[in-house]
Formats: sequence, structure tokens, C-alpha cells
Amino acid sequence: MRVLVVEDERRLAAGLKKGLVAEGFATDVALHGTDGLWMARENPYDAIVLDLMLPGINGYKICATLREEGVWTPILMLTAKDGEFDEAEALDTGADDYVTKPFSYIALVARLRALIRRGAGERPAVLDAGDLRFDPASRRTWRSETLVELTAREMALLEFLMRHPGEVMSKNEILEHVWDYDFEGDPNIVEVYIRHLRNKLDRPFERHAIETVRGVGYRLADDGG
Amino acid sequence: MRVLVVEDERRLAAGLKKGLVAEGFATDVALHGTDGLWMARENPYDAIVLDLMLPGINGYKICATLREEGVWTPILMLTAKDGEFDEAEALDTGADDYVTKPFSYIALVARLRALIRRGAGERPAVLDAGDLRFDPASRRTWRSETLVELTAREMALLEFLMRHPGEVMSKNEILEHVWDYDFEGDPNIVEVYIRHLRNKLDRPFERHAIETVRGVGYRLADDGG
DNA sequence: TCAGGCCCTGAACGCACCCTGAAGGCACCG
DNA sequence: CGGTGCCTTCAGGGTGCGTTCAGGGCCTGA
Repeated sequence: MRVLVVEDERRLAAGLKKGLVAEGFATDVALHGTDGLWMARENPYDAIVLDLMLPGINGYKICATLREEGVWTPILMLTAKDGEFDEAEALDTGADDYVTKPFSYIALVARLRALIRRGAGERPAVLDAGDLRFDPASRRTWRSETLVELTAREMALLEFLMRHPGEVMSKNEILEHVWDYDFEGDPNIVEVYIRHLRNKLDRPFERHAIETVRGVGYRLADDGG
Repeated sequence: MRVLVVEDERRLAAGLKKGLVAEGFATDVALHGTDGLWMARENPYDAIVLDLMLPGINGYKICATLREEGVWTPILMLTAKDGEFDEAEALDTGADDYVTKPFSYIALVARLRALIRRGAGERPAVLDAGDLRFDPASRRTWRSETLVELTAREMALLEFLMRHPGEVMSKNEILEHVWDYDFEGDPNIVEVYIRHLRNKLDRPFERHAIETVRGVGYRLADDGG
């Protein structure tokens, strides 16, 4: 079992390597983001332990880049406990799991083992509905062959709708899934974001993928409109 | 896919259930630790979402007990961010993964899916009567192969009739189910809406799915007319 | 055959729902 | 520390849809 550790803090990196070797993993270490990215690309690791905060390229970016390039090695993200960290964002960029610092070796190794057991994640299916296409791994969206730039919220909303093609999703369901489950703000925000999506995905292409079902919710046409 | 949610905070439990159901999981909820333990023992769930802090028995204990008894259903632990929580302990007692509150649905569902490696979710059954078809999920209606546009009320009425094919439903029953049970308006509204349905579903197709049973109510022909 | 009741029909009203544009606030980046 | 982009809030306007209403037709029982 070969593992790559990408971690700039020398002490921690050395400790990790020592610990993992003791657990029976062949372990390589990269101290810089760019090195890590390169090594991950060039070698068939069974798993990658990836720090979030790195000089050069940060963990998110490395993760997203690898996935974009078709590298599906399981990734375990290391994150600082106090920092601003959105677990959803980590998972969305293609990480398979994460551990917050400070962590125990027991937890780390347990998770790493689980990750390896699960194997190299199958490439997450690209979602499509007609000529509308969304790739959850690389966080990119296309209308036919045209790449469309979406913000994080817009993507979350689109992804949610695309995971239920043809079904009507109520405003409440949308709020609970795309925003927090206890979101207490103005529900009108859903309408605003539906509009944003329409402006980017429908209007320029003279399509109407997103239908309003008055009094019920919104539906993404399963043929993309 | 059957999921058990053990969570004492009613709001969160309800939100979780609703969300998971929307994601295609058949979801049961237990509000007490003891109930949860019992349900987990007695039913073949595909996964269990387990809160750590519970009245009666806490999550650790439930987890450990189940494992001790040979129940190996995948367990996803819910933990408070600020609380005393040792991830190693959770994993040691037999949990397979954990999520810290507050969490986003995206993260939760991603982890749950990973946990049970699920396939495509089932959708609610499509109702049909002869060549009349109604899909509750997409809120769409067809007469043979033709899509028919209905408003919310029209659909509610049609759905009610289609759930009792061949039975005569009295105007009062209809009022209580399709409108509010304490609806105090003009009962003539039922007639108005029956007419709307006939105009959209029967007349253009020269059929008569909806029969008037004078003095009693209305009946949807089980062969669609 | 007549009276009464039940149902049908078309139109009109008003509100709730959704759309829309703009602006404030916050985080991130230079 | 200023600039930019994104998330969110807010208020105004349009209209689809639910509901009401009145008039007329048709069935039923005496």
C-alpha cells in the first residue's frame, strides 16, 4: 500500500511518515503543493493525505486539479479545526474524507484504511439532462459544448435539481438541501437563484430547462429544456 | 434503501427525514435512544444516522451495543461541533463515519451514500387508470401519450380520485381531502374543478373518465373512461 | 306534467405567488 | 486599505389561479 503525504509542516510530515510506515504503508512525502500535485499525477498511490493549507497551491486546488485530470486516488484532507472550513466544499472538490487537526493516529489510520478498502472512487457520474451537463468532480457546467461559469450557490442549486431530473422540488426542499437545514432567511432567495441559473443556462441559449410549477416548486426538464 | 435516524431534536429529526426521503431513502425516525436501539436491532436498515447526545442511552453506547450483538449496519454519527468529542472513540466503538453539526445536506448525503454505496433511488409509484397517467414526483399528467397541463388544485383533485379508482367519492370527502378539512367556502367549487378536469382530460379526447353519480358524488372510471 | 333540487357553465374578482431590478454587506484578493 | 465578486435582502409589479356568484339545464319524484 503506497501513500502520499502532502504536508508543509516538517515536524508533522515526518511524524506522519513514521507512523504510517509503522502501520505498514509505503509512504512518500511532499513538502510543497506543486511537488505533491506532480507526484500524485505520476505515481499510482493507493491514497493521498493532503493538507489544506499549503505554500504554492492549496489542498482544494490540488484536489480539484487531480480530479479534473482523471486521477481518482482516494484523498484524505487534513484541515485546521479553527479555520474556516466547509466540509461540503472539501467533498465537492473531490476529497473522499477529511480529518480535523489535531487528530489522533487511530482516527487517521482508521479512516485511511476505510478509504483504501473502498478503493479508488469510481469516477462520479457526470450529470446530464439533454445537452445540459454538470461534472460534480471538476465543478464545471456546460450547455451543449459551451462552458458556463457558475458560482458556488448556483452550482449547488443546479446539482440538486439535476439529481432529481423531471421531479418537482419544492422551495422548502431546495432551501433545506442547498442552504442549511435550518435556514431562516428570506425564501425569496430561491427565486433569485433560479433566475440566476436561467439567465446563465437558459436565456442565452433560448431554452427553458427550469420550469416553474406554480404553488409547488421548480422542475428541471429531464431533456434539458 | 432504508435508513434509521436516531435524533432527539424534533426539528432536526423532521428535517433529516424529509430530506432523506427526498433523496430516495425510506426513512424511519427514533426520538429516544432506547427506541433507536430497539428499531436498529429489529429492522434490516441499510444505514443508521445516530446522534451522539441522546436522552436515555447515548450514541456511543448504542453503537457499541449493536456491534456487540452482531449488528453491523453502517452507522453515521452526528456530533456537536463544540462538545467533547473524540473521533477516535467514535470510530472505536464501531461507528463507520461521523459528521459534525452544523452540517450541510450535501456532506451528509454524500457520506451516507458512500456508506451504503447505493444505486438509483426509487421514485413514488406512478398512478394510472387506463390510459390516464399521473406522476406525483414530476407533477405531470398524461392522457395516453399527450402531456396535459394542470394547475395545483386540478392535480390535487385528480390525484385524490386516482387513488380511489372506481369508487364514488362524495363532495364532502373531496372537500375534506383536496381542500382543507374545515373548508367553509362554497361547495360548488368541487363542481367547478370537476369541470376543469373534464375540459382538459376528457373533452379533447372524447372520453369520460369522470362520472357524475347524482346525489352521491363523482367516480373516476378505473379504465380511464 | 310540474316543481324542486342538483349539477353545469361562463365570467369576474382579488389575492397569493412569482418575477425582477437594485442595493447592502461581507469575504477575499490585490 | 480599496476593489471586486458573491450572497442575501428588499420592495414593487404583473398575472395565473383559486374562489365566488348567478343563471340556466336536466334529472327525479309525485
